[in-house]
Amino acid sequence: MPKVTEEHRKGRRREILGAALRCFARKGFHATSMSDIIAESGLSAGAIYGHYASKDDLIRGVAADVFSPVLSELRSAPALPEQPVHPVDFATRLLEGLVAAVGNTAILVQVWGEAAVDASVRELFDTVYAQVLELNRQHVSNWLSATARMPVEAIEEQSLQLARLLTGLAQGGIVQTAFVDGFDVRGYLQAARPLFD
Amino acid sequence: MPKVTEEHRKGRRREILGAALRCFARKGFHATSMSDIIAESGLSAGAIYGHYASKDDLIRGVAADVFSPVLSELRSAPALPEQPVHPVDFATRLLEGLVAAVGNTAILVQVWGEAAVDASVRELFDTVYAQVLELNRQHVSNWLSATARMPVEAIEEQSLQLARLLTGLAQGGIVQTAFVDGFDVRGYLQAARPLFD
DNA sequence: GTCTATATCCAGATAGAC
DNA sequence: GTCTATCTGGATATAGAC
Repeated sequence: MPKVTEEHRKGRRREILGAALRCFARKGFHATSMSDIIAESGLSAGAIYGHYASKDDLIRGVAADVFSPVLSELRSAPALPEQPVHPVDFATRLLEGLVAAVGNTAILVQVWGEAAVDASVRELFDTVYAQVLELNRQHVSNWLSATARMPVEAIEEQSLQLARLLTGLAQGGIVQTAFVDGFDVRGYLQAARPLFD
Repeated sequence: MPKVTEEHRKGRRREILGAALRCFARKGFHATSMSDIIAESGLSAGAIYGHYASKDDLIRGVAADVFSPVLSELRSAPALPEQPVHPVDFATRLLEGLVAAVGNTAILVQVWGEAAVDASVRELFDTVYAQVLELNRQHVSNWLSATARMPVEAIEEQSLQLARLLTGLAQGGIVQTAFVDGFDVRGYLQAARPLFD
């Protein structure tokens, strides 16, 4: 199989996934029909089913697609002990990057809802959550190590607690970005700065 | 119309709503069929449709039902300037009360997802959000007024920012309660205490 | 108000030509 | 790979007896 074909295939899949995402974002998973997605994509039923086996398959694809920007952000944000970044700045970068990448935060909230009932979406959530929490923990730990005079065990414990807080703050930021017009993520997070100083 | 009848009617509606809620919590809105709800309720199709006009009607009913504990909590938690409560303690009470009342936080996340695409559920969300934010703001403001030496305008501004933070923290707490086994809401929020001291 | 039985429709999914 | 045309099942919702 020639190279072009393979790339075309991937492109088609992205096209279809994009159409599905727009429909889901607009009407939600249960109110969106395959016909909606077919119409939105400008393709035909056959074309869709040639790439995705079912509606559930599309939902999972979209869910994965929505989570992937988070993971990319994470990968581009290693926690370096040598150059500690203020945890709030880190979280701001992560959250702003995510919002920019996903564009539509409403779909993110919907995917959370799906994660609550679908095992495979749940797995995606768990993976991302674990990584976010761990990276937050590392950043907090690095920061406290560099700036606070505390015994190592205290830092360990504090870091985990503060990482959970930071993670929750980010999640709440996503909810408010989705539902509050003109919500200012940056200002929102800045208010948490004193926690780490 | 005699009194008993009216009460019976209400009871039946609650029964049906309870069955619907259990189904939705288990399988989600789109994977739950009316047959599922009918079976879960132990009643018949006719009985259900005698009380709720459609599946969407049930979804909205469940959404309202899920939000109502939040509102009850709010009503039972007035913000008194004379006896300021530490904002974290207030938020803890609110969140623990909510978690206890709803029982199933997974359904809450799903309702958020629905709010992202259904106007009438969205309205419910907006109402609750506005009230939570305002009550948080009042509590923070009272607390800062009593404990911090700041000019009034600074308190006003700080209060709103911190209220948004507290609200986001609560939302993140709901997400983590829904998805993290054995998540300790109380400990989670306590870590935010320094923000107000 | 509730039941059983059933109508109706449209969803998701496929077949086969090109 | 994609299209058109179509199947099939199950979903929502109703009718009419009790």
